Amino acid sequence: MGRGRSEIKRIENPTQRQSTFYKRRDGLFKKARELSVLCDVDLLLLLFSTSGKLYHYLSPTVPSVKDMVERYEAATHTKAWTDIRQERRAELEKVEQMCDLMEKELRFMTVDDGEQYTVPSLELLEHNLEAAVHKVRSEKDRKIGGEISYLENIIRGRHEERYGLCDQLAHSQASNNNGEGGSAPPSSGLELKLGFN
Amino acid sequence: MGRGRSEIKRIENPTQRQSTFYKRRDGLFKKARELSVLCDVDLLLLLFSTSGKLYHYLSPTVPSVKDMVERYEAATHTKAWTDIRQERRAELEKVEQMCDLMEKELRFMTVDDGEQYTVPSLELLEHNLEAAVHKVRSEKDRKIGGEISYLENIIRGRHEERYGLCDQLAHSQASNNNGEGGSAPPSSGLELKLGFN
DNA sequence: AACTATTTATAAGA
DNA sequence: TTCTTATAAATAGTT
Repeated sequence: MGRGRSEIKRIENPTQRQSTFYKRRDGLFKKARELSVLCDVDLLLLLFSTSGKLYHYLSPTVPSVKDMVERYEAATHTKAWTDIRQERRAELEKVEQMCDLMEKELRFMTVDDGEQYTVPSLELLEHNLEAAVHKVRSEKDRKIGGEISYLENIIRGRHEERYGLCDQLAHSQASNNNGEGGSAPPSSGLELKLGFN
Repeated sequence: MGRGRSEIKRIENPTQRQSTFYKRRDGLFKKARELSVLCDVDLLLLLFSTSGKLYHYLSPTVPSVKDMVERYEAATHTKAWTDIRQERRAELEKVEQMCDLMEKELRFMTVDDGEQYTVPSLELLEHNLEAAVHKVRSEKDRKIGGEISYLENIIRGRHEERYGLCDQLAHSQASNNNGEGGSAPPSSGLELKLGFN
């Protein structure tokens, strides 16, 4: 329609393209509207011009664009959307269940006043807590033991340093006194210690 | 176009409606295609016939229907979709954080071997556990105490029943012995008990 | 935006 | 559905 022309390819002249866009856009929307009314059809027409402007038409029988798209998803079993939503919900439920469980366990361990315990469960709890106390005590002892031996090591090291120095001192004094180059026999810390007491 | 006619309203004759649907549907899709090519436009056309059959056209420049719809959501700030997705993610993260926290606390309470404790934290843990043991013990005692008094009540009740019967028995024996109708003074369980000892 | 020569779409009929 | 054809509608090029 129109004078001449018929080839369908991108119009390079921007002015002409814009003009054609207005005319054909209006025509397309008019036809979409007509089809949806005449033939009782659910229809969505969504378009963005080159400049990014949005135009859309939705037949009056359809409540929302989202609704239309969901029907499309369902029809093309491109369910990704719904699937992901369901997966998320399942995940959330699982995590919530775990949370509830842990919370309960935690309340049990911390002897929440709100909880109602039976005597046997109290006895079990008492037993567990005593075991825990025991475990904690031995761990503490082990740790403290470790720290003590660490400190002992340090102290021993310092002593040896000190005795080493005393040894050197004794040596040099001996050298000064008799001018001999003979080496003194190696002496233990204990001997030196006794020597200096 | 066509011979006569021009009114745009639902075609009631189903045969005619169907025929018109075919023709106009093809025309609409053709025009949509032409517009998208001629004017370099991103376009989505989605329609369901009365019978529920899906037809759609998406301009070749657009990767997917979803993509198009997301652009629509963004443009119309009908963000509900993205919003909900974000809210879900935030919710999930919060729950996961809580889980981590509770898990840690639980591991601490149960004295997990994998955990590394410092001596002060072990002392705190020891203290907490001892407090918990104490709490459990008193709760157990309270419960047991309650059960004991419950049982005592039952026992007392049984005694009273028994003594009541004894009382009646004594009474009827007395009546049989002296034939008097005078009422006996009310007696306590203790007196009766002593009397029968 | 408006005009108009033409092309295109399509209603009715087959 | 599909084709044909008369005719209504859309629109390219122009102003």
